[in-house]
Amino acid sequence: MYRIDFSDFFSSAFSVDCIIFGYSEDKVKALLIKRSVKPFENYWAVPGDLVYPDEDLPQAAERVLFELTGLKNVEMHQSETFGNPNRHPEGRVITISYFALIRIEDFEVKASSWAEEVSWVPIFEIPQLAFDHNHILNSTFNLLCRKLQNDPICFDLLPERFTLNEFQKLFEYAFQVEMDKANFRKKIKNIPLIAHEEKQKNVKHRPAKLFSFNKETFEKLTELGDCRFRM
Amino acid sequence: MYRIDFSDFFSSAFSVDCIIFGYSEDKVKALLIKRSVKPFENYWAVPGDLVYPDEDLPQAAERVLFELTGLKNVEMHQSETFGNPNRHPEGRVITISYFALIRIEDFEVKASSWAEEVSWVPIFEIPQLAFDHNHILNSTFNLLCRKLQNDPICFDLLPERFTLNEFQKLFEYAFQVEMDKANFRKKIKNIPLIAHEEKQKNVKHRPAKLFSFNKETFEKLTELGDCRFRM
DNA sequence: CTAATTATTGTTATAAGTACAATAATTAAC
DNA sequence: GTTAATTATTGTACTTATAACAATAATTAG
Repeated sequence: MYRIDFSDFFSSAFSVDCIIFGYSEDKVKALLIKRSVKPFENYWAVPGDLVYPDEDLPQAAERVLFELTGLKNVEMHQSETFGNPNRHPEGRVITISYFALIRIEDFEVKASSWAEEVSWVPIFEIPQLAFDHNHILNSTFNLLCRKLQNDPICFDLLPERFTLNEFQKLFEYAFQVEMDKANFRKKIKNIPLIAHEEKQKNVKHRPAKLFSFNKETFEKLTELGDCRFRM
Repeated sequence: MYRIDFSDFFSSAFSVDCIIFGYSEDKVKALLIKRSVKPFENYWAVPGDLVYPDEDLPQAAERVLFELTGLKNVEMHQSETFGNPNRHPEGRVITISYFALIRIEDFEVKASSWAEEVSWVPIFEIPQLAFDHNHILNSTFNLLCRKLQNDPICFDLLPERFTLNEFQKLFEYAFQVEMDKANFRKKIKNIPLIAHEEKQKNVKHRPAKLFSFNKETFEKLTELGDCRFRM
């Protein structure tokens, strides 16, 4: 076992990377930025940056996301930490990834600071990214899929009012499977939804009814053990 | 937005904390060490220490665990990262927690380095720990419980050969519920188990048959989509 | 041999999952 | 308007799973 001076330990940096997921046009997408700085200049990347030495991690994630994309008031969740000693060319930087699920249509995104462009890219069409960001993004998408199965977070991606078909297609895209419409409806019949009078517009066939998730009722039922989200 | 010199970012340290879970006497336990060094001298803590600046995280977790407890060849999984700026009195130290599930009876643990004692403590009887280790341990136990419901990791805690009752009691303890024996057996009937001729010994009643988990078959069935672990 | 104890299997009723068929409400073309 | 095309929604029959509880089986201790 080799010896090291105690102060030598305090020579590392860390960063946060923010994986923002959205859902539109029947596809799950991630928000990417184009880097205008070295290293990996002109590469697409997940929004992320170094954390100040006295800054808490969740605050850093919020700040960095806002500085690069203009997004704010987004609920972030911690994902994985990546610490390969060679992952950053400038020194030892470990990165903590955070993710969020948002309704794309409810937010404006706008490149700023050293982000030259921002773009929503479908999760199965991601190009080569800077650093180990492909690995980070894949790993976080896997986490998202696991969560989609066990928690009602799908409603953070869907519009506030959605058709049952949009609901179903989100799962079909995430898990790359096809599902039976009738059986999907039976499967979700215990999830409390509010049925609205309003109907889908601008479709050239029978319009579907719009629903929204009844979060309050869901949480009450969950506490009583009468409802559990499982897909 | 305040400015900061780039090199100022490289002034932090990080550590790994290893939460080792075991199961014996119908209780889920965590491996703790007693600190013989400052800060938090004489407090019980989760085994953990600083990571060398050029060391990879999984290797660091392995090394630290071995140095403090003598445990090795244990499969570790990353859990959460804790980065509150004030969590460590000596400076900014963020810690990445790892966890492992082991069969207590298959390993010897022995305090060494600055660990004065090691002990297996039932998860519902944890004393006040050093740093934010109570928080880290609770949070990781919650993660364990979530995983117990969705992955066949219970078999990493159970002895290689177990009775169906030991199997059931693990879940009863983790979730603090009581389950019906007959229904438990029906629930697990799709999990491939090997039934042995051997029976439980030294009990003063009808001895139970011993089973072991058929991992190979389980993985084949999982790939085909014919089996999914859900408790 | 008998009581005590726990293991294991069965029974019944209700709910959930699966594959597929039937019906309903729109728009677009005529 | 009438009708075909399209998708939404509901229904049917069969198989599995869940839940509460009852019955039977294999041990040990006396």
